[in-house]
Amino acid sequence: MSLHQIRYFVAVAEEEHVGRAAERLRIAQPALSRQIRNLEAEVGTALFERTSRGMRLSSAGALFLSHARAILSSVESATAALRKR
Amino acid sequence: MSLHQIRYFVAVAEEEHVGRAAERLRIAQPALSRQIRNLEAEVGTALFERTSRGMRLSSAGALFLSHARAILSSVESATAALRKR
DNA sequence: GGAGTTTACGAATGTCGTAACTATC
DNA sequence: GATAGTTACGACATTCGTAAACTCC
Repeated sequence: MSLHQIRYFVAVAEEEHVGRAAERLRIAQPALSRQIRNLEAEVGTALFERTSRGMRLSSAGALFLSHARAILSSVESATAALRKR
Repeated sequence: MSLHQIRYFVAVAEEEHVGRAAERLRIAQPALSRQIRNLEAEVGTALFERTSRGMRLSSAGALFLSHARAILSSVESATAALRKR
């Protein structure tokens, strides 16, 4: 699990759409799709339900989302602390 | 900045010695040394002072260490939350 | 000269993008 | 047939380990 994957996950969770999330992240759709799959494989749980119109968070995904945001926020505060000294 | 780098940083900070930290992390010394350098380059500050007997945290490094631990702890709690459901 | 860290360089791994495929409506 | 996600595959980048070099006692 990498910070990249966590950022990717949050983007997809927010957009509920791999295509739009990929556009926002400036990477290609398949790369993003793979990273999400890899993340799900690693945690051993589906984080999204695939619908015909996009991706919806599963209950595990919803649980993970709050943790993911906490992680990214910790990283933010770490870099901010170093920047501001 | 990656989670790997953060874990590497914490190990070196705790051991105050790249060689021992590398052994603990099961990677080679040079790989670890490079990652620490890369991390320092990315944050734009020296996190360690190089002494003749090893590495000692700089003041920026000490500041970063607490943040680094917080990040890793967030990751731990995220994976634990998924594992326990 | 010994202990420790860093640089050089080739090998292995991972990630990306384009193109093609699958599925659902 | 249009929209959305996934798989295949070759290219690019990153990371690793071994070996050699540098530095400070």
